[in-house]
Amino acid sequence: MPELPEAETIARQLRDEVLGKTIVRVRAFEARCVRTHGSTREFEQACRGSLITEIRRRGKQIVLTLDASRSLVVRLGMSGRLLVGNPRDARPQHAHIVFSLSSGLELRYIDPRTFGHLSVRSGTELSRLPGFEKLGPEPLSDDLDERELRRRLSRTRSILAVALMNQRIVAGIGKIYSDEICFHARLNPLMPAHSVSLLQARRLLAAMRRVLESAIEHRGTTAADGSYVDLYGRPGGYQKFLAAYQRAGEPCLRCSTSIARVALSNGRGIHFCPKCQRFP
DNA sequence: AGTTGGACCTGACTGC
DNA sequence: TGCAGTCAGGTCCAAC
Repeated sequence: MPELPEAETIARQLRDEVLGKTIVRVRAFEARCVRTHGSTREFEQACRGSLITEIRRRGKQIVLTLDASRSLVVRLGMSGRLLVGNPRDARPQHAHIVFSLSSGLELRYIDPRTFGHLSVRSGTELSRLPGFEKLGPEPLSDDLDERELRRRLSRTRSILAVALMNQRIVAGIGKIYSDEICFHARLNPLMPAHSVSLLQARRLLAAMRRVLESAIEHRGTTAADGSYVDLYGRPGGYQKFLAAYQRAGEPCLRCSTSIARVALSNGRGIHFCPKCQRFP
């Protein structure tokens, strides 16, 4: 499932493939994937003929600037993929939106579960786009230091794992990297977020940067379900380095204790080492 | 207002 | 073998 490193990987590849190209044709086949628009037709018209002038990432979202005046926001949800392909290929299954580009290539949005969606918004200032206003700081930017992280965590009653996945507290972290960051920071993901000390916030921030930067270097994580692939359809490489996520019952890489899985009230699992991430 | 939990959705997997 | 049931989780929204 695409989190910050996966979105960053795709954004970087999009800069190579589609930046400076014009969208000559758009076909949207699934209204759910453009649900912020009145119709698939309206979405197609909003994109058609536009020059892609800039490509950015904010949190888990990818933003393509159109004609230096509008923003095409891509939210991949759980199973969304962006893939470049040859127009001679048959349309892949679940390819709900197909952009034909002036380069001759196609950019396809594929999403079996249709949790993700695309939308065109007016304006290019990210902080003013709908859904972006309340997004927390980027963990890899200077906007976030240990004091700011601690301050943000101190204002919630949630447990640490839930707070890290709260996009209003920090942008871009989901289940995989929440588990990994807590492991590397040696913090128990079930501890109350508001009790994180300044020293612990420092460890958390260091782990955040190390994990996310390394995951970007390896082009993201393709977990067992194989749902994430990059723009060229290749799986990521960071799954080889996972220390906690989906390793329940396997030995901790530090102390060999069996990795635990605790289900949150919504049934979702949190993975951690009960020994080296002991409750404080 | 902050937090929780169900709904959305389908492919992959499990068990009978 | 086949089919029903379960799991996966990002985000929205309703209800505490």
